[in-house]
Amino acid sequence: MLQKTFETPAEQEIATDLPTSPCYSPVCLHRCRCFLAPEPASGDEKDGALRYARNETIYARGDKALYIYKVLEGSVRLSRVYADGRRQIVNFHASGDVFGSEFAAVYSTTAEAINDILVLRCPRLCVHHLAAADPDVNRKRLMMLSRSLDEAERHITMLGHQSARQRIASFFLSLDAKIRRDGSYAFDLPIGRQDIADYLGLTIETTCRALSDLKRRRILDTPSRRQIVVRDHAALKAIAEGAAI
Amino acid sequence: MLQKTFETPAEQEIATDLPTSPCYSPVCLHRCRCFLAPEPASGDEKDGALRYARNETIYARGDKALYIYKVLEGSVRLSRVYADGRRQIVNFHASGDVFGSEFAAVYSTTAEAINDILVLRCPRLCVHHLAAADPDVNRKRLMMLSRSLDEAERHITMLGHQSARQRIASFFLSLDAKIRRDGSYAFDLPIGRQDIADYLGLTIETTCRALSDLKRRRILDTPSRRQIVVRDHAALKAIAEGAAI
DNA sequence: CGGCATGTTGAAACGTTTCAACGAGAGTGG
DNA sequence: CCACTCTCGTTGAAACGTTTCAACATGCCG
Repeated sequence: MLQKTFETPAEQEIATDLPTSPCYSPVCLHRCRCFLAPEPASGDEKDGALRYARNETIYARGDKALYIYKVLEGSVRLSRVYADGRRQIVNFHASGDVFGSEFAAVYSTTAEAINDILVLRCPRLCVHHLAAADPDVNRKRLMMLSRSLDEAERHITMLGHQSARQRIASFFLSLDAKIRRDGSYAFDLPIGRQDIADYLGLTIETTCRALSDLKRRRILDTPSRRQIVVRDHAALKAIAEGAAI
Repeated sequence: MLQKTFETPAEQEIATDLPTSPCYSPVCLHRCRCFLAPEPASGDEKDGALRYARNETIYARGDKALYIYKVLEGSVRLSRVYADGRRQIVNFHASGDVFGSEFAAVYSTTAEAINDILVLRCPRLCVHHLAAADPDVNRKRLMMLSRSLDEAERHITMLGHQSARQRIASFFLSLDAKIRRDGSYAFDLPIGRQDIADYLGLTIETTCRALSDLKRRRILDTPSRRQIVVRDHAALKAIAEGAAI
């Protein structure tokens, strides 16, 4: 279960796309175009989609980056594993998100299924081929990477100087923005406590305590393990932004 | 000196390049091509380069992202400033590096000169124009963004679960790889302690203590404030990777 | 040489981690 | 259907590391 691709500072070369023959199959090209649409699954997209079971590895850090993926159902975590066994989750991806779209020769993170998932997979060479014909393809990839970078910078800032309670508050605020359905204040949490902890750079115990603290303050509620209700959005925001309380 | 663009979770829209007329001037186009070369300054590049004084702001987070920059001389820091006055440095850029190349409508970070610097500036629309003619332009931008994302992920992992001593060790290891000239084990540190602390997510005091600790262990030496000598590269690496010592 | 920014050290306060125990829920088989 | 088990989540108390506040040292520039 542990990755062999440990984190060691300084290595990893960035390279251009891998030099093999592209795939011209119309099915494949059609599928690749789906990556450009920001929306989640649309009917025929699901043809040829892949299933992964909970905790299954989609690709590992260091693997040749041959494919680009799009989540159709379920959630995916991108992480780096360390020699000491600890794990840093770098990003989560939900339905509609594209991942593995980096430009390096090998994947920089390990991608795993959080629950049972359905993903679309497209060979990078195919995307490359598409990009030669349509300059918009690389523009869209630039946009996606740019957004990832922005999220990464926000993540850095959070880890750099937010307390445990602030991190939890920020985390649920962003989840709230991403996941919340129309009027309801409740949403399903697709991930477990350990994953939250590994994303926030905390231990699972500290994560629990911070959560309990927010529950005691009646800012959050967790009717069940995997459900979150944001009771006081304003207070949550105040805490995330550094209110003394 | 404080930015008005505070960090608040959730906002910032990503947009395509800004819709104004591009610049077709040959000088400008030539300059833009320089961005594609990974090398530092080359003779005629310096025509029309801009100077910024130490601590001067090149652009602020939230400003319209009109230009892409390349460092010719000196160092630049990219940071985000918080309501509480603290600052997280997201990245450093030295001679030869390109920055501000994100695809969003506004800059996601503030760029400041660490010392007196010389930079090349190119309108993004111009780059855009170039990209329409030459698909390689967007490929190169993809590569640069991809590398930035990889660095950001490494940064996240460091902030997520490395101790102060480990962070310092990792930091000097990567600096060593970047800056070191040929045979010598010493290199000049282009930045001050506060900048290091703000990058590592530590206070300046903790940074100092960790440094002193490594000096006591004879792993590092600082002949002067801005000079670093790596005495025991292997030990530094061992610490960065989590050695108990 | 003084003055000011920058860097360094110490001691107490604080927050997070660690280690340990316990609770709650989901799935399985009797 | 209940009891069993296993994983996941929660809480407590002590240990640990970082921050804070304060003082002092050093280097740089006028």
